[in-house]
Amino acid sequence: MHLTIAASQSPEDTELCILRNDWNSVPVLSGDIIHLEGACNSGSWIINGESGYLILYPDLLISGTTVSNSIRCMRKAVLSEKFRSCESGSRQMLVGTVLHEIFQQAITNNLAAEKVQELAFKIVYGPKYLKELYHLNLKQEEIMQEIEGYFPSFSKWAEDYMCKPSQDNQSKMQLKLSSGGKKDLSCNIEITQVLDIEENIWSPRFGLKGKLDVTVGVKIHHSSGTQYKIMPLELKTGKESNSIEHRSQVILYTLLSQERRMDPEAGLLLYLKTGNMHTVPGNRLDRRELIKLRNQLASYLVHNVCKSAMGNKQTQLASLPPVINDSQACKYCSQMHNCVLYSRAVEQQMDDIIIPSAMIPVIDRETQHLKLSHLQYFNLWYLMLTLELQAGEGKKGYKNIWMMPASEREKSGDCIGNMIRMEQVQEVSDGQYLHYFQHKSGALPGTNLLVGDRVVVSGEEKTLLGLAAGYVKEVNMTKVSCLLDRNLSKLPKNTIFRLDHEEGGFGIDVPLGNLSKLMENSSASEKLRSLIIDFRKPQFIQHLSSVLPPEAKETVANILKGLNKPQKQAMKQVLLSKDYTLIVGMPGTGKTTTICALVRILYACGFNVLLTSFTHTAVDNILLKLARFKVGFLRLGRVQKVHPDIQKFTEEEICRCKSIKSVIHLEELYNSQPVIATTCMGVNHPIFARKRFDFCIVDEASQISQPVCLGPLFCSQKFVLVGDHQQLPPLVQNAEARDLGMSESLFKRLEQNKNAVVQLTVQYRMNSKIMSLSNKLVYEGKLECGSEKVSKATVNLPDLKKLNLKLELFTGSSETWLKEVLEPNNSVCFLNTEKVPAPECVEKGGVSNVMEAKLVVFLTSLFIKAGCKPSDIGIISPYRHQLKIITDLMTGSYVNKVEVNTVDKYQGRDKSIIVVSFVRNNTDDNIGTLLKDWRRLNVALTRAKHKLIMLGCVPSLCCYPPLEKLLCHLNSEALIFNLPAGTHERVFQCNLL
DNA sequence: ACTCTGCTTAGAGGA
Repeated sequence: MHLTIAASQSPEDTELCILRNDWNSVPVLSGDIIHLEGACNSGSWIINGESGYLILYPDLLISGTTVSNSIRCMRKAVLSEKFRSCESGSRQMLVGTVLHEIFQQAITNNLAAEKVQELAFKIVYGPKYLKELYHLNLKQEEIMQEIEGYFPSFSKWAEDYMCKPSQDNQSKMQLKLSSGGKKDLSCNIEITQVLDIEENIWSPRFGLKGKLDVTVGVKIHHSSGTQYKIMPLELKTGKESNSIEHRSQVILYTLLSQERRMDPEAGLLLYLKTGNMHTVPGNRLDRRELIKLRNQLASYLVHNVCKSAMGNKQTQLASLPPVINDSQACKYCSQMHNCVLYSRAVEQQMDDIIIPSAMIPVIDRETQHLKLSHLQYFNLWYLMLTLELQAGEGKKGYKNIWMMPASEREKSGDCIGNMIRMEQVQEVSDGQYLHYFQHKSGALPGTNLLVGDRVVVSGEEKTLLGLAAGYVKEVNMTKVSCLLDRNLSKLPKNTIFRLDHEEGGFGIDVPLGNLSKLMENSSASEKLRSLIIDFRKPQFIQHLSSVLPPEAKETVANILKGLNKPQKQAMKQVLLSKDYTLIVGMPGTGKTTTICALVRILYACGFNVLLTSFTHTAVDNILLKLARFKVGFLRLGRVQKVHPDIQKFTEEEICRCKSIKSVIHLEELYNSQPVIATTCMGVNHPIFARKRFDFCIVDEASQISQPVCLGPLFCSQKFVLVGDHQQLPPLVQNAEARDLGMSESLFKRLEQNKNAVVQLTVQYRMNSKIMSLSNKLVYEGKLECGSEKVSKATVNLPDLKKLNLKLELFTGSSETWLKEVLEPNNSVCFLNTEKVPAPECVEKGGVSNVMEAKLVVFLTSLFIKAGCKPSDIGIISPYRHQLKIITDLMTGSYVNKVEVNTVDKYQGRDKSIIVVSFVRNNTDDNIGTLLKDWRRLNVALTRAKHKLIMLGCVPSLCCYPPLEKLLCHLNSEALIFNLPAGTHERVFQCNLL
C-alpha cells in the first residue's frame, strides 16, 4: 500500500510511505494523522516486517492494558473503554491492588519480613481502601489473611534478585539484548536500583499511555560480561500464567519507557504469589503486532459513528469489532451485557453484520427482556451521547499539552509554564502530595486556573510529559499549590514544569453506564423502563393514613403549617405516590423551601431520602436550609466543591475528624443519616452499590439530561423531580444531537402524565408588575403573588431625590426617560436603543454591544448613587462577550461589586434590580439561536424582585418570535422608552458626576 | 453561531 504523506498543510511538501507485508491492513484513510517510526530515504519511507512502525492517530493515547486486553477480544476492549463504570471490582482485584501497594512501598524502603508485615498492617487497617471494602462487603481481617500468604514470596524474590544474588538461586534466567553479547542467552539478573513507583507515561510517539508498577535499574550478568538497563517491572498477584496478555503489557511498557529514557529492550514480569520472575524481551515482532493492534483499536475508537447510506446524511452508530466465536470466554466477560445490547440495538439494524452462529442464541437470550422501544431508546441515546462527546472533544485541550508549547497555551489562560518547584513536598494523606510552584521570573502570568481545578503537571522538556495529575489548592499572585497524585521531589531541583488545566477530560461515562443499567434484567431497571420509555401511568394510593404513621402526624401537621396551598398539595402528592411525582417550581415559588419541607416530612414518616441535583451549588442550597432543622444528612462529593458551611457534613471531613479506619465504622457512618446528598454524577459512590432509598429527590431536574438524571433513580423506590420546563433545558452543544431531542430532560418527558404533576404557583419574588410579564407570555396567568407585600414591593432608593436634582442640573430636561427609569414605581421598562445608535459586534466566539454595555454601566452607577446596594443589582445578558465588556468597564470603579452573569447562570437566583442587555442590533437577518429560546427569555424576565430594566434595539429584536411577543406586550402597556439619538454623548458627561 | 457542569481513570484478576 502506498501512502502520500505530508508533514505540513502545504500540498507540495509530500513524501511517500510504502506499507509492506501485513502493514497494509492498517485502517488508514485519506486525511488521517499518522506518526512514522523508521528511516526515510530520499523522500520515501518503507514500513515492513523488519523495520519501521506506523502509528495511526498518535494523539489518541491508548492504555497498555486496553491494548493487551484486545488480543483476545477487541470488542471487549472497545466496550470497556466506553462503559468504564460497568467494570465493577472484585475481591481478587482489591487484593491485587493492596498487594501492589505493599510490594511497591516495601521495595523502595525495606523488604525484610517483619517490615512487610508492619507495612501491610498499616495499609490494610488504614483509611485508603475502606470504600472499596465497603463496596464489596469485605472485612479488613479477610484481606489481611489473604495477603499474608504472599509475604514469604516477597522475601524469596528479594533474596533471588536483590543485593548481589548468587547464581544458583535464580532458576535459569534467559535474556538476550541486541546490544549485548552473541549467543549468550542465560544470565543472572540483579536489581540494583528502584527508580520509580507508578511512573505515569504518556507517549504520543506510540499513541500509548500507562502506569509502570516499578521502574528498576537492572544489572544483567552474562558469562561474557555485565550490562546495565533501566527496565519496567510489572507485578501480578494472580496465577503465574506468563500469558500473552501479561507479556504484552510488559512489551508495551518497554515502548512507553522510551519516552523517558533509552530503549530498555526488555522488561520484567514478577508473580508475587510465587516470587518467580520472568524476563520479557521487547522483540521487534511482538512490538510490531501490538502496535498494529493499537492502530485497529484507535480506528474503532475514533470512528464510532458513520453517515447512513440512505443519502439522508443522518449520522448513525458504527459497528463495533465483531463478536468473537468463543462462548467460553464470553461466559465470564464483564462486558457481556453491553456486547449483546449493542449487537441487538445497533448492529442488528444493519445489513452487513455477521454474527457467529453459536452466539446468536446467546444474544437473543440475554436481550429477551427488552422490547423494541427499549432497544430504540438505547440506540438513540447512545448516538446522541456519542455526538455530544465529539462536540466536547474538539475543545478539550488534553492533547494540547504536547501539541502546544506552554508559552503559546498560556495565552488562553489554560496553562502556566516556566514553573519551578519550591519548599518541601508534604504528604497530606496517602496518594496526595502537596506541591508548591513558583514562576521562574516571579509574578505569575494571567491564568484561568482556579482553586479546585484539575491540573496535569509536566516537565517543559518533552520527555517529562504527564508526570502527575491533581487539583489546584491555592493560586495567588506569585505561587500555585497543587495536591498531586505523585511525589515530584525526586526530580532534579532545576526541572522546569508546566501546569495544564485539564478541561472537559470527562467523557460520557456516567450517562452511558446509566443507560446500560437501564437495560439490565433487574426489577428496578424494568420498572424504570416501563415508566420512562413506555410511559406507564404513575400510580397513587388513595389514603394518606396508610403511609402516615400516627406518631408522625403532629410533626407533619406542624411542617405543613408553614406552607402555602400548592406546596401542601405537593407534599400530599409525594406521600401518596407509588412511582413518581413531578413538582413544577415556577420562578420564585419557594422550591428550596418546598424540598426542605418535603425532606423533613419524609424523615418524620421514617423514610430515608437520596437528595440530588446536577450541580454542587444546587445540592448545597437545599442543605444550607435543611441544616437549620433536626434532620441529619451526609454529603458525598469532593470537599473542595462543597459550600464551606456544608463541608463539615461531607464524608471526607467526617472520616478525617473521627479518623475512621475500619469498614465497620465507615458502614456505621453510611447508615447513620436518613438523608444522603450528592450530585447526579456522584452515583458511582460505593454507598449506592449497597444502600436502597425510599425516595429520591432531584432538584433542577428540568436542566438535567435523561441518562444523567437516571443515575440516582436506580437505588430508590420512588422519585420526585423538581423543575420547570419553561426554564432552561439541559445544555447540548452538538446541533445534530439537539435536533434528535437530546435537550429533553426526564422532567419534560414525564410531564405528559398530568396526574403526576403538581404546580407551585404562589411566588414570593417578583412584584405584580414584573410577574405579569412571564404570566402573560408563559404561565397562562397561573402565577400569583404570595402576599400583598410581595405584590406591591418596590426598590428602595433613599438618595433618589438628591440624584434627580443633580441630573437635572447636568442634563436639563432633555433626558426625561432617565427620571422614568429611576422611578421606583416603574417596575418594568424597556429602553429602545434603536436611535442611539448601538450596533452589535460579531466576532469569532461571541457577540457584544459596547454602546449598550456603556449604558448598562451608566444606569447601574446611577442606581448605586441613588442609594441601592451594589449587591442588590444584577446585570445579565445572553452573551458571555457582553459580560466581559461590562465587567471591564466596571473594573476599578465603585460599580464593580455588582454581579454580572449570563441568563443561564442566573437561573435559580434573584436580585432587587435586574438590568438585561439583549445585545443584538443589526440590519441584516443575522440571528443567533440564543434569543430564539423563549425559556431563556422567561428566565431573564423572572430574576428581578422590584425593578426590571431591559436594553435593546426593538426592530432588531422583533426578529425573534419570543421577543416580538414580549415587545408587543410591553408596547401595549407603554413600557418602552425610546432613547433619543446621541444619548451616549450626554451619558459620558453624567458618568463624570 | 457561541449558552457550560459534571469527573481520580489505568489497572486491580478471573476463565
